[in-house]
Amino acid sequence: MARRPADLIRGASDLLVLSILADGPQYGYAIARRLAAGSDGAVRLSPGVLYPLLHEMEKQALLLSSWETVQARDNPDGPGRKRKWYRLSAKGRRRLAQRVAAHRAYQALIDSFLPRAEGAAG
Amino acid sequence: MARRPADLIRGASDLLVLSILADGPQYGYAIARRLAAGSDGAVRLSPGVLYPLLHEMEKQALLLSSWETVQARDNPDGPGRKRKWYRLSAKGRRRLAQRVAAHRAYQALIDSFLPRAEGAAG
DNA sequence: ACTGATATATCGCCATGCGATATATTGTGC
DNA sequence: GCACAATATATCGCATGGCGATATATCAGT
Repeated sequence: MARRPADLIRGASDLLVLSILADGPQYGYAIARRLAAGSDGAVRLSPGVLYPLLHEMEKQALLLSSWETVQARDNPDGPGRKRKWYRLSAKGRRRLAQRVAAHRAYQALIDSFLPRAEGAAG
Repeated sequence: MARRPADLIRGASDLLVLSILADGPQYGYAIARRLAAGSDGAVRLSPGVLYPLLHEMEKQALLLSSWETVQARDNPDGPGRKRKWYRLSAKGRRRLAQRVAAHRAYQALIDSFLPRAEGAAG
């Protein structure tokens, strides 16, 4: 049980990542930032969750990746910061559609068991 | 990841049990039966999930219980079959309301990240 | 009698979410 | 210039807990 706040994302993390990437390529840190920003901080994919997930999805060929090196503004000769960009593969796009459908079906199923809002008093 | 069919119930098992019991008292086996029947077999709370869950909820005073002994039709002197009936406590009813609200909020949150159905082709 | 459904219960594996931690670079406030 | 926060990626290990397996006992149908 437990049902801690952080539990919110349970089982939907891959769906969220796929959805973000459906908007266009992103790198890991930016994905996490977008989820946090778009949910007022409620959805937080910690590094320990996000990166293994991205690796696994890439391994499954749902995602394709490429590295970018971003040079420092005031030190163009420095090594630069590395970003790993991910984008959806065709397979990933298909998987997203499947996962969305499964998610909706699951929601409808759970919903069918929930009590009809009874009365106004709470 | 994995995302097996059985994973469907993940994290919603308590919500489902509370919801079933909102309809009136039920015993464990009947709860499982109702969930399976009401979902065309998709939602299956196995004994290993259901009973520990019921125990935990009772321990948390969300549920109240009482035993019933059902006599055999053709052997009224036999020991009879034992049923443990559960019903929602006031606290359980409050918890249900909270969990439903949390569930809806969670759904809306996830939904806000899902891609808008783009085009007709699949 | 035998098989399958009814009914409750516990145990232990293992999958995995997630905190903790590590490393390196860039941006910012003083 | 220096300290600190933010950016950026990555791995490890434990603790939680879902769930299959298993046990026990009774009742119903053939």
